Amino acid sequence: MASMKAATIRDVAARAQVSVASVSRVLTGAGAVTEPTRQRVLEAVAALAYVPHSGARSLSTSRTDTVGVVLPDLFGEFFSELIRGMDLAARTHGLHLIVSSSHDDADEASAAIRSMRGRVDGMIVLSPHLDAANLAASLAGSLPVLLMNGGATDAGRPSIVVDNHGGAVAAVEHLIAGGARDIAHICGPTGNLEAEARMAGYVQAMAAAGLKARVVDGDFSQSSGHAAVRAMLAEGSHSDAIFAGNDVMAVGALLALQEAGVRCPEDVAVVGFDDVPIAQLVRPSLSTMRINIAETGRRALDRLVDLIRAKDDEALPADVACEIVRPVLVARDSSRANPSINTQASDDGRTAVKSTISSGGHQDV
Amino acid sequence: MASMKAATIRDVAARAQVSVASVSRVLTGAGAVTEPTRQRVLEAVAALAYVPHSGARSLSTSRTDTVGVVLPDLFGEFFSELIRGMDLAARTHGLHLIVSSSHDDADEASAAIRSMRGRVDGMIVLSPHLDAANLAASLAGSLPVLLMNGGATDAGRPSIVVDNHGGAVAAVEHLIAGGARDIAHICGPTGNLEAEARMAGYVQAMAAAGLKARVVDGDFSQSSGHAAVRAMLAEGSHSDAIFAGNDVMAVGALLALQEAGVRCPEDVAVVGFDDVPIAQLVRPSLSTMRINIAETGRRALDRLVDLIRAKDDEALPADVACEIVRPVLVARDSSRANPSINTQASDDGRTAVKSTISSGGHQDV
DNA sequence: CTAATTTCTGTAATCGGTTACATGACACAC
DNA sequence: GTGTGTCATGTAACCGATTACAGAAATTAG
Repeated sequence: MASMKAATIRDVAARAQVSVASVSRVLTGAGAVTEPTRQRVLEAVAALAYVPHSGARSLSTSRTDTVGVVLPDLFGEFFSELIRGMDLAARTHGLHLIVSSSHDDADEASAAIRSMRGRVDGMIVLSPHLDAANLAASLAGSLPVLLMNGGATDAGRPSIVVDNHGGAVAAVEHLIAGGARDIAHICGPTGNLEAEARMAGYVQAMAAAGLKARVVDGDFSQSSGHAAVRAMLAEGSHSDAIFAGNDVMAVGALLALQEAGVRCPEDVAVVGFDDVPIAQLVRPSLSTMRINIAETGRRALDRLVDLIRAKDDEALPADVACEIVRPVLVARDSSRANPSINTQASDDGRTAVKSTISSGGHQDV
Repeated sequence: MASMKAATIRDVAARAQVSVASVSRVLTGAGAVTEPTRQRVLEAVAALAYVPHSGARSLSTSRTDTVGVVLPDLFGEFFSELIRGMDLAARTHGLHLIVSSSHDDADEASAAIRSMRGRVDGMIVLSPHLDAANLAASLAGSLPVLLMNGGATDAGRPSIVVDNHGGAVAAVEHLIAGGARDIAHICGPTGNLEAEARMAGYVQAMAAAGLKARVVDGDFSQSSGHAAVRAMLAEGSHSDAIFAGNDVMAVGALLALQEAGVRCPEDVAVVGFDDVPIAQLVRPSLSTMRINIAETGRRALDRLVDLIRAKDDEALPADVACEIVRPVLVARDSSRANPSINTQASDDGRTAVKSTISSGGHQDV
């Protein structure tokens, strides 16, 4: 019982008194088999607890039924929602998901990509750090890859990007519509493409409205948002609104305002980006730009599957488009002109507005 | 350029003017090779962009260098931290991680386990729903498996469990030490082993203190925590403290108290469980029981690697112990006798108390 | 210079599936 | 009975790595 070798397809064939070809036909569903044969095979499979050797199968079919996902160091909720969406889609396609996470620089991400090559049929790469050149070098020539490197539109490569630029514009326009004129921006870390796109959107929207832009440094952490507001107040800020590069910094900003006795939204309105779960739990609840993350992940995997099929079939339709996910404004109390006195707490947010996904064209960054 | 077949080890051998054996020796690092040979091989590998076929390798070595993780439908931060820890550990061992998430019932989890068998060297299974019988049926006989099915101590199988029972006891004792006497518990969904262990701990601690237990139904969602408190207040509760089965419900409870004008912690103290990031952002900041999730994930993977080694070496030390992770109390304002007027907002929590991991013995559920 | 080692290299078997092709069985029509 | 077509099945050749073993080359000893 201890060291019984695992059963092979030949063992199954022997027990079922058929050839290996018949066993394979039953198991893969390809090719005709009579009912009695099928039964005998299934009985033998069950009796021997036979599991096909995936390596052997992959060797003869030259497919792995596995896709890889390379991720940077992401905030909790974003990460889990994304994987959830991808995993669900993968399951419906009968695929497995290899994940490699927490790559906080380009070299690590490259290494992860290289070590995945050869064991996956395709890859999804999220990498705010990796530029096109670096990436191309790491990628296997013919391996289908879907990029989600928010910000840099790498022409010619299939990708899905969040419209950070457009989202930032919408956030600023929302603040302006609410009466704000002196709007400051707490930006994300330099070098992060998403952060830069959001800042660019802010700058453009301010310029378009004829307003003066003011950018305060941040790094996407809560404490940096807190510090940014403290610094602003210390130097006698007259801002009547703040657009933070992400929700986490926005929450830090809210707390700093609260500590300083500045009312939100009456004195200073605040808008974040991402719609993390905390956004609806803080008081005042935080206005933000929402992305339907799970849906985006699902969509990414579906597109990758299409790319893999396109490669297999040698038929041409390799969809090389850069698809754009547009964030939607979720207006809550932190930017409301007349905040409701008492917000209900049962806003679980699961059923709210979905982010739209539109296809074609390139991002207007 | 379009449909160039991927290079094989024979192509490399031909180009480098050596045998496949030498190429293999260079690439695997096993066996002696002269420097000139090594150089020629490496040059050929680079020139052909050769990547070893993992299936073929797995076929001859009968190892996949991959481990699987089966997960239920988890809350965001927990999920991502756990994967982060496991992924980091996997990388140091040169292993890849296949994840399958969002299994919200036993059948789905079983299916996931079966579909993973044969493509991994070992598995980590988190499954609050799967009982021992179901699990054993789904598991390959000789595949190393590490369980993290919080609550059910499946004797004889290597596992890591969170001491939910002990954590609940500690939480209640903390509330009692703060002066509370009428402590209510908002429990998690029935059938969830973790929820049940926490409730059992609450009941035992109350009994030990000679206090009367009161349990209100919840389901781990924020709105259920909110509803529970509203129900309590509606029927004229006299509770001076609430122990919630998790942080998310505790936050719902906090908001409900706030809406009703009940002060926390002055009138009612609140303690949660998990220490999700929100816990330190709500006001009052939430006292809770913390588990170092990433560390636990890392530890789980390390133990799995040991199990795989033990199986390979045929040497005996198969570590079958049930390791226990003890949550640590994080006392914040929601349960402080004299809450500080102004809490600093820069408590990022990354550097706080680590949860202890102690080994051996069984959980005293 | 020959013999004994040691070190490197190559040949070919092997891992466990899939599948093209050949074979055999059977039915039906004439 | 023979011919023809269909359908189920088996045989054996792959897929691309690793590695036991044998043989060649280089080193050292005597």
